[in-house]
Amino acid sequence: MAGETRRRGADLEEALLEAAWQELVAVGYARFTFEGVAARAGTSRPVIYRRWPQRSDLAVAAVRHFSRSDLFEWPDTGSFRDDLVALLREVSARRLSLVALFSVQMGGFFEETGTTPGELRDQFLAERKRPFGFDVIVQRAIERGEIDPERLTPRIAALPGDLLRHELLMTMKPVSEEAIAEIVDDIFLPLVTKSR
Amino acid sequence: MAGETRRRGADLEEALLEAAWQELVAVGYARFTFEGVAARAGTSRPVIYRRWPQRSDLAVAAVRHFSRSDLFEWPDTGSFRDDLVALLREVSARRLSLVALFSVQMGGFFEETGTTPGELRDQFLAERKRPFGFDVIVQRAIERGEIDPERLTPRIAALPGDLLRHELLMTMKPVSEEAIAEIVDDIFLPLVTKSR
DNA sequence: AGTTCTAGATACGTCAGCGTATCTTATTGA
DNA sequence: TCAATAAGATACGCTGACGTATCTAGAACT
Repeated sequence: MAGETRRRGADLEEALLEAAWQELVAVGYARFTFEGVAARAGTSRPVIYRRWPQRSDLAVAAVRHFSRSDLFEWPDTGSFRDDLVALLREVSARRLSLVALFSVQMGGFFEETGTTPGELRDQFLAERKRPFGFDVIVQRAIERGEIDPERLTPRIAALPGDLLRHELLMTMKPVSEEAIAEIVDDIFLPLVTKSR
Repeated sequence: MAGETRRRGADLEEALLEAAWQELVAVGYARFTFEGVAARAGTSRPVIYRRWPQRSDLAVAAVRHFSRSDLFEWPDTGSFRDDLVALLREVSARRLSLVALFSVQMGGFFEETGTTPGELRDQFLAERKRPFGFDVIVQRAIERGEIDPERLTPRIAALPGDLLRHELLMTMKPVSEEAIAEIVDDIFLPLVTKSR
């Protein structure tokens, strides 16, 4: 911090959480260290220990931080199918976040520290139910009469997100346009559209 | 090994791989160490180094070992639906294997060592296409006229396994009977049965 | 200006895990 | 029986990361 103004309070904490998140995305939870986060944040370890005495505490806080800040515009193409494809494409582009999130989940599972699961699990599962913006484009499609709301059970509603997430986790690569089209056209839409 | 007969050659290697696999299941790849495996196998580290100089080599070999040995009888209930439910139930019961497998995949992703992916990915993806025995019960169902083979695209065929796997990875818990029934009855069967 | 708080830097000690070297000894094959 | 091989045991040194203590100095408040 030679020559730089020292950060304090909320500003510092925000910078620490952002650095922690970026470290998670870069190295995963397995290799997530106080050293690494401190270096990334341009601070010293005791500064971090003061706030988060355990590594898992810091990781969980970083996830929460990410959740609060990861917002984006959802699509509005005029067609449910195209909205959904665009949405899935967007989620796919953010796969690094999913992988990082998931690495924390796995860390919690194997560590059995009981410090990670609980609310992280809840947060994870909440995010899993719907990709961001899904409810909005579903509502539009219902109003346009494109899909049958009676067919939209929780599990079917979760289907596009689930399949995309699965694909991302299995391949660790962006999901191809072809795969997205299959998920939407061959599986999801046949189950929820009225034309059947 | 005080008082025990020393293992040699293939016997020793088998025991090492079994210990390595069990260590993977117990602690995941993140905490997978030569020390841990050596202790579990009742041997010393140099014995392991001689065969697998890198930790990732040992993990990959353990996965291969597991794949060769993890076989089970597949169900034959007389009905495709019930066969499939039983199969998914079986896979769910073996979720620890999936989690261990996946922890190696994630390790490979973040380490970018280039030593893990390649064939491990291929093996992982191959297993992901079909749970064991899926082809057999599908063939029976086709012969019984229960499903329409024309509808069985690769992605739809992969659907039950994908959704089950996703569920397992998201919750880290056995998949409930209710969830299995939803996957089969509400999603998969409507897509592949002739009655629609 | 003086005081308080704490950010940032650094040092120290500990430990787990690795990699390597060395030695003893059991097993197998000639 | 002897020789070769390598399993098993142990010791040593190194590194990364952690946890803690201490100190300096910047920022905010009075």
